[in-house]
Amino acid sequence: MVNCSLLDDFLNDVSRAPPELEVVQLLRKINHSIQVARGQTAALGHWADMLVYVAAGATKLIANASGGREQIVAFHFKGDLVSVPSKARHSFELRALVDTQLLVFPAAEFVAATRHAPDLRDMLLERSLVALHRCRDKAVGLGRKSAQERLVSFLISMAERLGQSDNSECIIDLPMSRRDIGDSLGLTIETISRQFGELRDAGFVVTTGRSRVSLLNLKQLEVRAGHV
Amino acid sequence: MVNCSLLDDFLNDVSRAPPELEVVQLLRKINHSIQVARGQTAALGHWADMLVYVAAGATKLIANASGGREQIVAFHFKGDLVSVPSKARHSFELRALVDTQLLVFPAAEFVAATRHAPDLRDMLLERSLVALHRCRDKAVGLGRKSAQERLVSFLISMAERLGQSDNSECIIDLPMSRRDIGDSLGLTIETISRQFGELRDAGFVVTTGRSRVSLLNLKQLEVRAGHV
DNA sequence: CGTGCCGTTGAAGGTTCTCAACCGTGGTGG
DNA sequence: CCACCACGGTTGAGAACCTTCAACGGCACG
Repeated sequence: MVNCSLLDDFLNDVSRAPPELEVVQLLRKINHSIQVARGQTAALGHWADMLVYVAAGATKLIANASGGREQIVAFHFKGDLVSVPSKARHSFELRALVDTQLLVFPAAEFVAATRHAPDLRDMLLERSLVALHRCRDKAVGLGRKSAQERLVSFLISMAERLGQSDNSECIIDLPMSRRDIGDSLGLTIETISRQFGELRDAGFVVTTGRSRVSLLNLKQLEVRAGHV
Repeated sequence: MVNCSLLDDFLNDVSRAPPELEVVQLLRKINHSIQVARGQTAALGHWADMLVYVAAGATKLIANASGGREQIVAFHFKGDLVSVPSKARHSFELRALVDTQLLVFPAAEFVAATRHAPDLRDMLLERSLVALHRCRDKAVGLGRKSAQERLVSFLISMAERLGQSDNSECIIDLPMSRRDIGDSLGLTIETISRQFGELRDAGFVVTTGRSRVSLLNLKQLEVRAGHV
């Protein structure tokens, strides 16, 4: 059964020691996996908070404000765990950047099931805190930084998460469009494009095609990002 | 011993059933309480992530970007639990809005100590997720909302957390200055002041002295806040 | 080879910031 | 009791940065 092997993969990935059989059986009952095509919103249902594991692919977590404005709250890649709230000040949806495989748990039941599985609880807490810290960094950028600083911050962050570092140079294949970057940084696509242009002219990055970006001078970029 | 009673208060507040004696003794070893005067930064040390319980008073969590820019990431009031990272893209400090009593734990040791205290773990996880959801809402505001929407969002949020609802009217005594509000919303004090003016002229709020704000029309304010 | 989407570039406009002056309140000391 | 001072808040004018609107370019796909 496909479901089972996905759950096993999940447990293998997030937990050192495999949890007790009882816990695994509980998780087997409450999880379900879904395949989401590029650009589609994952049908998670809005009746409860969900915990979603990105088994393969990449996603964006979108918050909808009034007037059709969309703010991307976070990007997630293979191996990430996403907490998707159902009831909040803004409505959230999880959309796939590429064809994506998700493993979905109702959050409350996941927490209940892992009540006596300390390793899984540790993992969940740790990842929640990582998400919190990332979100705080994002808030700093959105609140206090210029367009260029935001873009550089974003690129450095993506480089850390999915870049291939070739000593001084770092190559990233961005799975998201300029619009996504703009929606994540609180800017328009035009501004993103112009800032890419300036960074190119200044010799800090090279862009190849639509998705490939090379960061040439990470040291100096850190400064341009306004990181302390 | 003052320390002990504070820890007891903390445990009483955050956990239904009191945890096992063994856990309490561990927590007693690793916690320490500090008094922070209005406007002062809590001396938490920067060697490790900290978990801070606000036993009395109110605080702001500040992120420092380059160039002396400060972004307030969150406000916390009596009974709140704050996660203060030591190593992050931006340096953080916790400053008291009024004279404040804090209970401080090194985060890693707190997590270790509560490994087999599910109630405390539940509490910690739940509060971390609340902080994450609040931070996401903040990110939406910072990224996609006008000055007025941000201020209204802020006021509604404060009303929920420390307002006294007198049926249709809601009175808030804000413990923070206009500068703090600005630093929280990614705006300047002047903009905050002007937006308060507009809300006053439009008949949505009444301001009394420096700190008191009355929200008159919560229904319509929700709309003005751009929530969903 | 056409079509459509995504990205780039340019010019005009708007919201917020910056700089500056002023006001009101609360606290202090004469 | 009042004058004074310091601080926080208010108000105004001009500038800056980003957005909006518009046209164009180019790569991928049918």
